[in-house]
Amino acid sequence: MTEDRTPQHDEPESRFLSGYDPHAFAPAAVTVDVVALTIRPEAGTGETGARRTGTPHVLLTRRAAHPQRGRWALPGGFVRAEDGPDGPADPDLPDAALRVLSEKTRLPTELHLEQLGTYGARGRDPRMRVFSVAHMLLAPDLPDPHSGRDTEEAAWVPWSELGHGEGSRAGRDLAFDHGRILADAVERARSKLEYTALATAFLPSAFTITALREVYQAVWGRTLHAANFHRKILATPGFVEDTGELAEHGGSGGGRRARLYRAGGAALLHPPLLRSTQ
Amino acid sequence: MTEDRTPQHDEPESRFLSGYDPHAFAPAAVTVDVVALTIRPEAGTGETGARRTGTPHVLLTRRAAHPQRGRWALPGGFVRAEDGPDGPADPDLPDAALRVLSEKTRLPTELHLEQLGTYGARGRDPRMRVFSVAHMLLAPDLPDPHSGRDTEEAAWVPWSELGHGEGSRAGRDLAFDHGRILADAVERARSKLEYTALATAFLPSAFTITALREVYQAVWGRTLHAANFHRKILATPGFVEDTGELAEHGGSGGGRRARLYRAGGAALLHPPLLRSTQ
DNA sequence: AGAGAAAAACTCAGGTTGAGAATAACGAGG
DNA sequence: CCTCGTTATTCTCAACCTGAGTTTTTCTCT
Repeated sequence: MTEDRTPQHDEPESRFLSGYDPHAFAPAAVTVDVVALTIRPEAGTGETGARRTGTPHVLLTRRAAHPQRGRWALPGGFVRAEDGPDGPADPDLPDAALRVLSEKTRLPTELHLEQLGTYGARGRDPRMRVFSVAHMLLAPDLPDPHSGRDTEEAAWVPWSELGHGEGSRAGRDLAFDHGRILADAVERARSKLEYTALATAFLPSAFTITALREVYQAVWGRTLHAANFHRKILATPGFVEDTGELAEHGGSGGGRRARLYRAGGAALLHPPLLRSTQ
Repeated sequence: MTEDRTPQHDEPESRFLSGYDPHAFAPAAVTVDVVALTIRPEAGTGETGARRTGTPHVLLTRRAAHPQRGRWALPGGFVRAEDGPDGPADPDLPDAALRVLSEKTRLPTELHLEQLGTYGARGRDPRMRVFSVAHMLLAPDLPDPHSGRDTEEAAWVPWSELGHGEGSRAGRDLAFDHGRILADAVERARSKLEYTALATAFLPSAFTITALREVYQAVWGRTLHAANFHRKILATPGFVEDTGELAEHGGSGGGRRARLYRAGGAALLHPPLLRSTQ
């Protein structure tokens, strides 16, 4: 299509490519790491009867192999650049992220996966230069994970047990620079809830406004005024659309049955739903 | 620090590392590409006298080597994973981005550099699997570029000559998937102007409110109400701070001299400065 | 039927926004 | 010096949005 722009030099591109040796470059590895976030009832809090509103959890694995054996880490693995003995190449980075995650837990049909960023500082992995493409995955209440190859243990860990970001509340410290990656993911999720309809990714296909508010409350870690939230959601075009149905049952204590909504078409919220500054 | 967590297995980590062969992995290359954005007077528009408000430009280079020889592309290059004959290793990805860019143009002391994302679909480069970490750089009025190795030509190209994103306004089509990367960068810049104080990255250390408004207008491609913009900027805590000085001269036609401001400490704008929906 | 609970609707004061008008400060030309 | 065109800055006001609290509706349980 742009043949006319090619300069009239000697060597055609096809001949150049056949003489190319990919191994001439310094070795560098590309991995994917996945910050899988879901909202599930806090483990251990065995309240019976009372409403379980759920808290955000992240999927962590304990490394069974060197380096950093025994430490908690994000699920991840090497990207398959070409077809090889381990299996076919990953067509793109999201495919690689879903592949490494599917070794740890069963993936739902509806999920949100986005790239967070790439971490490639020298020395972050002692083996060699490793460039790690971090992803963030959001999904409704995922089941308990199973261990995989190279993994001793895998578990959903509540955010409250981690020292993510501000303050030096030590928490579990993660292998490599995974603590930083996790902190970046949490901040990204919190921020995207303001400007996008991302919160619905934590919920099943039909949900109530209250459930949506509880997602915001869980991720932001603060309570919201229920009536104002309700008004705002319904006033934001394309955020949710009415299914016409009602929720099954309001729990043990009775109460009006909530209307069920599904995610609307809008990806961006106009105007945004800001965390108030107070 | 987490010695107590290390499982009591046989092999110590140090011995594991000494037997590690980095070349055992399939070859994959990591490159950086830079979307360098600046605001400069539209070339060719030789209006004398009238105010030149400037339009956004991106730095493009024409490839002198295979593959895709002769096509326009973003400036970029391979990341130096380890020390080698070409020079020392890049300590981190931003260093690599600045290095490849400095081969094309003189870098200012004040600039904003952030990572956009990594593009790694199979087949995007015919030589081998290439993972390209794209960066976005914003800087005030950069000088004309100079050609470098592997580059036939380098130029600041106005956005108006490119078919970035919506519509099929063909424009110059770029090598590899650089058209998509550029479109992503433009959308990122537009969006970040709403929620962050990023617009000041396009301006010198002291600037007027009008100059700041012209940045918004240039990037968003729409005019803004000057009085309301002024009120909003001054009402947003930490966006700008008064220098106490006045601008030199209002141009040819006279007019009140504008007050000069510098960038304030705030990175995020609360509340944001939204593109209105009309 | 009545109490309690949860959802949804209503009220209202205060703040923010969009649009336009008014005022202030400047250069140029009579 | 005085006036005009120009640009910056401030003012006004109606419409809208937001936070906080109250009321109404519709459930379950007793």
